[in-house]
Amino acid sequence: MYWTQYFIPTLKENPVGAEAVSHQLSLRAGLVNMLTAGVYSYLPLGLRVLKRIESVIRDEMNNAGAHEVFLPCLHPIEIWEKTGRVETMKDVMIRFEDQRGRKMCLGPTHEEIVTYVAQQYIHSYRQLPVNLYQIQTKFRDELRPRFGIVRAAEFIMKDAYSFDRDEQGLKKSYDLMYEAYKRIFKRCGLDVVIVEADSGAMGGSVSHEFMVESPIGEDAIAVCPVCNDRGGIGADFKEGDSQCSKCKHPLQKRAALEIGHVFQLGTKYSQSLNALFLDEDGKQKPMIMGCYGIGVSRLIAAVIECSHDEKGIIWPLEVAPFQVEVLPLQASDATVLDLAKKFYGEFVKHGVEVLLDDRDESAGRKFNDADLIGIPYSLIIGKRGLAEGVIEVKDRRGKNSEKISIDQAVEFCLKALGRRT
RNA sequence: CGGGAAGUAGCGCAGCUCGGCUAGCGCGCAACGUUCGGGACGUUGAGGCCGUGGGUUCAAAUCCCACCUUCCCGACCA
Repeated sequence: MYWTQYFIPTLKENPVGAEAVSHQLSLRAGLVNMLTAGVYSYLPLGLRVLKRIESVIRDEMNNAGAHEVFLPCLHPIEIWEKTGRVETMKDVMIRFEDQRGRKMCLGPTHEEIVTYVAQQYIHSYRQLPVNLYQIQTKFRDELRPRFGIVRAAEFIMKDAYSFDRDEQGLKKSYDLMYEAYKRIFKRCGLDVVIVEADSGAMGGSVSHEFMVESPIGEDAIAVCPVCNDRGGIGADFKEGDSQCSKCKHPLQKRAALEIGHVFQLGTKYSQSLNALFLDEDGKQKPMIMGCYGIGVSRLIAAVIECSHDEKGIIWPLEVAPFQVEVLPLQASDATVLDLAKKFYGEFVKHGVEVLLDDRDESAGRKFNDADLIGIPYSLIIGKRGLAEGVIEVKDRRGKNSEKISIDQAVEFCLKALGRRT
């Protein structure tokens, strides 16, 4: 992609009202645009990141045996009445009537809908287990949306639902998701803390939250300042009182952001929606369910929270909008620009996602924008280097760049990309 | 929903206390010229119902009232 033909509206100054680092950077790097509180448009660069994260999630979900579906966000209220959640979730539901006066809502979550699907088609233990997932927009009438896309009223979630014939099956499905989640977050460059949690309004018994440490987190975890062991916090947690289980030092409380949550639901939904199957013993039983959510759009913010410096975002390679940025410092100089285009072509040929900043702007501005949008590798091409027969390769994570002879540059980058993938 | 802060050009702000505005500044934007390795410089120019509605006044960005919106803290929250 050539920058001049693309749409990357970077901002030099912090927009007023953006306090969280991820909020500031996602606005400044031109990832998202706010329509109203808690409602955001995804601009090309932000959408690219979203798609990269989605593809990591799809990859791991598919590998774990889950099947992708796409459920509606327009729900008739009746189905919510059947599970009783019109009441328990009434504050977050965005409700309205259609032209025929039918009561509807925009789906805040999808247990009811997916259970309806299962009820329609699954009738025998022979069809179990099944795990269905989707990546979909959720709507929640948040009283107080916060920190940009961290807590939005309209946001994107991956939600998976497992159906099993018995508790053992559920545990197996649950473990499968649990392990998949660990891999997903690792591939997104995140260091997650997994915490046993309340299942709250979801119902069910066992539940785990996946969290990352972040000052904007709305939850808390306990961290040992000495051995860095980390874990969940009970309601009675008192900083300093509690001891690290490993090294016995007092634990500290740190803010953490929830990015994933898995639940063993049991039969709450299958029972109320009649999702029954005939078991081997000839008896009709409700399916045993689990549900597994990841805040996909929130993940973008979480990654930025965990990976940035004073100049901008530092994308982990796997979720970066582009892998390499080619940076001709003097776009008005034909030799420089031609070489940059040649490199660009080479990367495209090798299937590397590459951005060419072909703008005729000052070097300083291009450097700053490159740091801001945080592409993992930059290929810096300037007159000065060309005089010595070299270009520079810069790793966004580091401060310095490495001089590489022109004919070895592409290979050098490919190697770097390979090493980090 | 309680408490606090803020709304003036695309973005960031000043002006408001003490009414006199034909509303400024920086960035960005357009044109031309000079520049060209960490947000260059000059000249010219475009761009505002000063959040909305009402009131006070000869006169309102400025004073008063109401409302709307956004942000922060709290409550809430798969």
